[in-house]
Amino acid sequence: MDDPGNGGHAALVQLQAYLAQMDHAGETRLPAERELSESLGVSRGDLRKALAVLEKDGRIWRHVGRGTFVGSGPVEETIGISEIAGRTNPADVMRARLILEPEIAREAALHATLSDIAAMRQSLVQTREAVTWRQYENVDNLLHRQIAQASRNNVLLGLFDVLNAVRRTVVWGRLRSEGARPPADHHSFADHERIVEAIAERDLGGAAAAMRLHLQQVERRLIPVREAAE
Amino acid sequence: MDDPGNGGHAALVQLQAYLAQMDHAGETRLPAERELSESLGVSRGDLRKALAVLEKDGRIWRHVGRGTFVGSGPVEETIGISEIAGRTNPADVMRARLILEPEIAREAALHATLSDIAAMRQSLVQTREAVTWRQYENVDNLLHRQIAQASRNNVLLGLFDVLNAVRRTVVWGRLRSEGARPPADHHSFADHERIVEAIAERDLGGAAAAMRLHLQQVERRLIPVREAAE
DNA sequence: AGGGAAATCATATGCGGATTGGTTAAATTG
DNA sequence: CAATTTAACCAATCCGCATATGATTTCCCT
Repeated sequence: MDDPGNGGHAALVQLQAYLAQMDHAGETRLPAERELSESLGVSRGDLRKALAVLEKDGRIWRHVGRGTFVGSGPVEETIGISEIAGRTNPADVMRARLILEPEIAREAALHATLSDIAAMRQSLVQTREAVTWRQYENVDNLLHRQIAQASRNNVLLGLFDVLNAVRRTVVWGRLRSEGARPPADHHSFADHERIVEAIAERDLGGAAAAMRLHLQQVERRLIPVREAAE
Repeated sequence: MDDPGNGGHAALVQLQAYLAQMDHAGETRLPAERELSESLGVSRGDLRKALAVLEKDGRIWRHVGRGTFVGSGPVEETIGISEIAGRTNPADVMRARLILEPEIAREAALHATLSDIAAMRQSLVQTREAVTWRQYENVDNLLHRQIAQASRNNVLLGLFDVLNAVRRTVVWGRLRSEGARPPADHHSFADHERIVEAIAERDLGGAAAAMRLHLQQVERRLIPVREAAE
C-alpha cells in the first residue's frame, strides 16, 4: 500500500480538507461511507477511524440510516409530549404554568394588536355563554392560547403549546361532573376579564399579576385537599 | 324513507347511543363514516351532520386520514422544532430564555440535590478547561441543562429542552471564529460560578438574578449592534 | 498476524397503495 | 321540481416493503 503504518492519519487529513470544503458550501450531510471512502481513496476502516476522531471532538455527528452530518450534535427535531408527561405530575405542570403564563401575559400586554384584544373579548363572551363544562374548557383553552399568540413571540407560543399538550395529557380523564354548567359566579370569569383588561390597558405588571392570581385559583381547585406532604 | 324530513335528528340520537356504548368500552376511535353509516342504517350525509353537531360541542374530534375520535381535542403528540424555529428570530428566543431560565434556576436552588450541585461544579471546571469554542459550547450546554435538571421538575426540563432545540436551530451556522479558545476573562466563567454558588447556598432570588444577568450578557454579545428599532 | 474488502445486521428513510374525513357531482325518489 | 341519497373524487394520513446507511462481523490475501 502507499503509506503503510500511518494508522489512517492520511485519511484524517483528507477528511478534514473535504469537510472544510463542504462546510464552505453550506452542505451539512456528507456522502455515505462507502462512496466517500472510494472518493477519497482510503479504506473504509481508516475513514471510520477518522470519522470517530471527529465525532469525539464534536465536529460531526452520525446516525444509522440517516447519514453523517457536520455540527455539534443531533438537534432533536421533535419532542415527544408523552415522554414529558409520562414522568411528571399535575403539581409540576402547575408550577410550570405559574412560571410561564404570567410572563406571557406580560408580553401580550406589550405586543397585543387591537384585533388580538377583540378576539380575546369575544372569547370572554363565549366563555359566559358555555352551557356545558366541555364547551367552557374549549373556550378557556382558546382564550389562554390567544393570550400566548398576542405575545407576538412564536417561541413563547410554541412553549405554551408544549405545556398545554403536556397538561392535557397529564390530567387526561379528569372530567368534571357532566351535565352541570359552569356557575355564573365562577371565579374564572372575573379572573379572565381582569387579565384581558390589563392587556388592553397595556398594564404589563397588572396582566402578569392577574394571570398569576388566576392560575393560583385554578391550582387551589385542582388540588383541593393536599396534605403538607412533600 | 322511514322518517322523512327529520333532518337527521334520528341519526344524532342513534349516534349518541353508539358513542355512549363505545365510550363505556374504553375505545376512543369509532369506525369509518362509510361503515358506521351502514351500521346505523342512516345515510352518510345525515351521519356527518350529527358528527358535526357533536364536534362543535367538543365531544368528538375528527381529522382526515386518521379517523374520528371521542375526546375534547387532538392532543398533539409531538411538537415540531423546525415549525417553531421557522417562524421566529434570535431576539424572540432570547426573550423566552430570559423568561424561563431564571425561574428554572430559582427552582433549582430550591430542589437541587448534593449530587446535582457536584455535577454542576465539575462542569464549571470543564468549562475553564475547554481549549476550543466548540468544546466550550458543549460544556456550557451541559451546565445549563444540569441546572434545569436540578429543578426536579420534568415539565420545566422538557420546556428547557424544547427551547434549547429551537435556539440551536435558529442560531445554527453562527459559529465563532474557529481555532481561538475562550479567553480566560470571559464573562461567562464568573457568571456561571455565581449561578452555581447561589444554587448551592439555596439563595432562590440570587440564583434567578444571576441567571438573568448572565443571559443579558449573552444577549448583549449575541446581538452586538442593534439599533433602537422595534 | 494484520489489514482491507466483502458480507451481515439494525435502524432510518422513501415511495406507492390503501384508508379516511371532506367536498362535489350525479342519481333517485316522492 | 326539490330534496335527499348515493356515488365519485380530493387531500391528508397510515402502512408495508424496498432501499439506504452506519455499525459489526467474517473472510481473504499478503
